[in-house]
Amino acid sequence: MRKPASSSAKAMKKTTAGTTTTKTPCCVKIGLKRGPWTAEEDELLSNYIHREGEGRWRTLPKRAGLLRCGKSCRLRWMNYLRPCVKRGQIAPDEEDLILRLHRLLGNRWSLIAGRIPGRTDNEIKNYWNTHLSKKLISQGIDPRTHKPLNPSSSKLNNCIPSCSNPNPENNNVGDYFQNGYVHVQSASIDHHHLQYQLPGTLAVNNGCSAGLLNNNQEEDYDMNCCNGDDVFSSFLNSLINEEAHQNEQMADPLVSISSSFFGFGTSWESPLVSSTFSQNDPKGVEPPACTLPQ
DNA sequence: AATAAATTCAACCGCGCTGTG
DNA sequence: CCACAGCGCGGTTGAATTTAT
Repeated sequence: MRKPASSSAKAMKKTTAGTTTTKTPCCVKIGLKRGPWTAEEDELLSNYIHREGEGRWRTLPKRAGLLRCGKSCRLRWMNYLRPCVKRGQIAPDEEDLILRLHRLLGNRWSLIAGRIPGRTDNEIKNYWNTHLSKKLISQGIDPRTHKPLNPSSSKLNNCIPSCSNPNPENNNVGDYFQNGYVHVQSASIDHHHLQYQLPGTLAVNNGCSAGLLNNNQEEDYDMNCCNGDDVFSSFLNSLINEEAHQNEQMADPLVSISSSFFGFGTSWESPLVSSTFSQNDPKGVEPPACTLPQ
């Protein structure tokens, strides 16, 4: 919890061009409440969003009768109040999925969260920082690179994730997969042949496992990262290549990483409308907002 | 029982991106 | 092309809680 403080936000910010722009009252926050939300505030926000829907966060607090900034409202809704937010312990299968997704995506918490129904980016980020990074370190694995901390030791050396980002310093999925397009709607792999099944399963229908497999398996992390990921890597490549072939006319090297190979068949995902993913436009792969009663 | 240290996680902050006029 | 508004993301903070001494 942050200490509720008087107005501290900057009234100005630098733009990408280096100029300054005057910030809106939303960010000035003069007289706005901070810190933990009360039940009354939660109710006000929930009721309003159920009535009017999400969005227009900047003006939402005023319309909803809240003395909060729009950012704060959005955060509270996204991380806590949304009906589809799953609370409670992260299950072992979810944990395994987070590990695998992190290995592929790095600290792209929103992307990772988008593939784990009911979990928020904040929750996953916290879980990673408080549990998983320590767990990996205790196993001799660098949580940033997913490679052994001591390269000269351990069988881990032979088990560097084959599908890990070849450049771990660059968590840029777009670069990582820049040679291919993956476009779900036109992918030749049938929706029914590729299912992402919670808990943590990405399976190909021919019986060949594809990386995000049986999360109930009790093998150590290093065991998980070998065979399964080779298959997974191959699968990804085939998907990408196939799709690249089909979409040669496309102009931008955009990919839909998570929606393409993690998002199939989840009840979480609505039909994938535009699966085009830009590294700078994660909206393309975000799961749909929770359905609210009209 | 009291206190200190460690851990957890909700919330905040700053930055960068996109859309619009 | 530029300025601005709005939004979303990742990193960080620090109060609350738990565990250790």
